[in-house]
Amino acid sequence: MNNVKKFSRNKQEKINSIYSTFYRLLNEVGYDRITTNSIAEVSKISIGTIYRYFPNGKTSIMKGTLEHTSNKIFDINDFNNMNEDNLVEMTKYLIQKHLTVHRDNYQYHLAVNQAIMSNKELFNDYGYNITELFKSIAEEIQETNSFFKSVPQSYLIDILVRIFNILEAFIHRHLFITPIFPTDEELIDFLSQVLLMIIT
Amino acid sequence: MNNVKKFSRNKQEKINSIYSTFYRLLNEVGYDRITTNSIAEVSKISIGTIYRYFPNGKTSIMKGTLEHTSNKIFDINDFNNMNEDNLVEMTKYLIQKHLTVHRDNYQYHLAVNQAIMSNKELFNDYGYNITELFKSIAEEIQETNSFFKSVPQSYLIDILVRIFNILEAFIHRHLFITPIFPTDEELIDFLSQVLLMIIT
Amino acid sequence: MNNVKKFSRNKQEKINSIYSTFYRLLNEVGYDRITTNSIAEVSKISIGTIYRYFPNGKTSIMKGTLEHTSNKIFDINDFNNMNEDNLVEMTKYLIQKHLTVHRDNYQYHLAVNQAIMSNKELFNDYGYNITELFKSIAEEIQETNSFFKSVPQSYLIDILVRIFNILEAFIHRHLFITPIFPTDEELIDFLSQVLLMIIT
Amino acid sequence: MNNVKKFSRNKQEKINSIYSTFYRLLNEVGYDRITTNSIAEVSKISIGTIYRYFPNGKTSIMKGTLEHTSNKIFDINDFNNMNEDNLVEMTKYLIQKHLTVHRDNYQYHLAVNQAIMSNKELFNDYGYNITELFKSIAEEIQETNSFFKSVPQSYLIDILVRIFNILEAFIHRHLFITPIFPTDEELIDFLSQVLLMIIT
DNA sequence: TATGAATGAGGTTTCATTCAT
DNA sequence: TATGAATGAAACCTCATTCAT
Repeated sequence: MNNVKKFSRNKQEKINSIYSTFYRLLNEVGYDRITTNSIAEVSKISIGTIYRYFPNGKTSIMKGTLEHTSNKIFDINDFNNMNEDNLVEMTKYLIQKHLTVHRDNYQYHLAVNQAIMSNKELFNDYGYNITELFKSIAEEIQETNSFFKSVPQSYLIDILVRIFNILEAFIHRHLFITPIFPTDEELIDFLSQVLLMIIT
Repeated sequence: MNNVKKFSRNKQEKINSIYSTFYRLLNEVGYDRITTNSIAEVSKISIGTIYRYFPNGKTSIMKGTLEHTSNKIFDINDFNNMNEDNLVEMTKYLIQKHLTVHRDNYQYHLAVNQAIMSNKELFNDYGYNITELFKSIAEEIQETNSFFKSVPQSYLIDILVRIFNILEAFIHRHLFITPIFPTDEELIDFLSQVLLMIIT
Repeated sequence: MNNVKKFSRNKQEKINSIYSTFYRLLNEVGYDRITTNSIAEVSKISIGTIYRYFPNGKTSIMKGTLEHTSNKIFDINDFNNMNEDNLVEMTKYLIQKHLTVHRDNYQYHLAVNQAIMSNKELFNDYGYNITELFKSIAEEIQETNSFFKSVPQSYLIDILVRIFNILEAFIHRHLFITPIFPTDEELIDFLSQVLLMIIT
Repeated sequence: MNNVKKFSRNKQEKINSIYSTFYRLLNEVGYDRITTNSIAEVSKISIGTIYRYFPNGKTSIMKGTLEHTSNKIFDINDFNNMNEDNLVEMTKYLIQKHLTVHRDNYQYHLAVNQAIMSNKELFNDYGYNITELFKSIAEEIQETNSFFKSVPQSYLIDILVRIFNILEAFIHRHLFITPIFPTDEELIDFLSQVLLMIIT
């Protein structure tokens, strides 16, 4: 009766376990030092199983991780209360949150960049994944927040994607390469101006 | 003519040859696929010698390369003719040039980012190197162009560094991660607005 | 209708399906690249089932295949019309057919050789299988063709086996190792002389 | 003074040691069960060194072995005393020797066949190597034995190659697949007739 | 000081086989 | 009986680094 379910559950459990081990190792040792063997060892899942679900090892897991976790970055709730009057505050809030998320998952976000930069397949997928993500966000916020209803959906998607990319561009360099501003406040002030330039 | 000098010259020749081979291989195969052995093979310098001058192999060479070649990116001449009236044009010109240089040396600039992101030592040096570079640039352009004389040097340095970082942030994401604007024109227009925001 | 029969039929169907998948894969990818898992995948029969019927996996299947398909090589009809007057023509016809069959099933015949050469058990069985095959052929053609009635059966079997072995020896080297003659005609001419030498 | 020589000697020693270990393992465990690691282990040479000299591991070593040892099979001296009067005896002697050599190095000759049959590169090289070998043999025996002077060299080469191939074809099947004749005498008698058929 | 042969740890990946369901 | 998820030993190969010359 529950054979299928049990198989299915075990399978999904394994996959989830691989993902969470990978994520954990990302933050512990960084992308470069993760090996397929170490994932197997830490997750207590055999190498064979890992390769069954992720035929290209580390790269496949990273790829799956990108698809799985990209939607954690932006939150639909962030857009629900947005309107003309609180645009600046909300923008600053978004930037601040972005910054915090990146700091809290420093190694993960660093790894995403490293992986994309050294792997063509991931590079090609990345842009597509982002667009898909903001498509669904755009659809939803147009339904729930009248503020976004006035603009065409395709335009809204473009704007969201661009905002996301600009935030990432700045914050990645600021955190991963070299600080661009001495304080968070200055960075946020500056970025909010840039984003408002985009929006209006 | 005497032995010391001779050896000394050979030494510098070897080091330069290692650098240029490394740079060449960067653009040919990318950072990841460069091996210490391949540098030896291509440069016709033995592995032993490479390790003598660069005790940490590839990483040391990358570090040296960063110090050596960072001054190729910005050109003092670009600032010589700058004045209040041509600020917008000059800014756009600078951005366009930045974009071209990155495209022409795609693998090199990609590698710089990869290396900094995966190596703490390089990461720590990088910010310092940039500041040093723009210190010397600031000094020189304040001497040769009256347009820059009115501002305090430390402020000028800060501005230059910030401009550089913003350009790099955008262009790196645009080229190495995912395109932010559909055309160069749009990117340049946008970036010039951002930079003018900084300057004024 | 009763369970036993049903299962039994399913069993035989499964076994046949395994054989035909194996044969198909032999010609598609060659013996070396066949894996037990790939047979399962292509035949849609689970690995567990394959191991139930073929406890040593690939080797067992190859062994079974040798017993099953060896009788496809020689055809009783080929001997039915043979007589003293058409001996040369019939011999040449046989050689030509042998050559064609090997070319059409190149990978299969190659695999048979590879398997026998690397597996003692198959090696030991092979000679026995051939003798058994030609025993039954000898019996039948002595009944249906008076041309073969004059010789003792055991002698006829020996001759047939020898002819078969000589054909295989030549054609295998010619096809699998290195060409012995530049054209098929020369090979056939030569081989027909050799075979007639045996017969008479 | 002897730096070069010493390096060269060590290098050659390593290569020879790899070859002899490979040859030894061929006869001990057979081609299939040889692994690059086992060669390293037995020869006490590191895997790295093996891959330095044989970039494709096992295949490269087999390839080198084929080129190195193919000239051990036929001996120029065998042809020196050959003339019209002793043709039959000499032919039988050659066959007998061939048989003995194959029996004495059973696993090696088996492995050669296995390797050629499972590797396209070796397959392609093999024919060429044989022709080259008999080119040099033909040249030499035409100089030293007047019996061979009357025929054109290209024809002589063809005949020698063909004789070699026919011998190999028979003897390989006889030894590696299934016996074609019950006794050596019968095999030799038969083969000598076949070869004389070729020669005359 | 310069060479480059040699090393071997450590990474990736495959596949025969087992076993829980 | 049938399934196919899971295993892990064992193969492959690379490359940073050492060290004898």
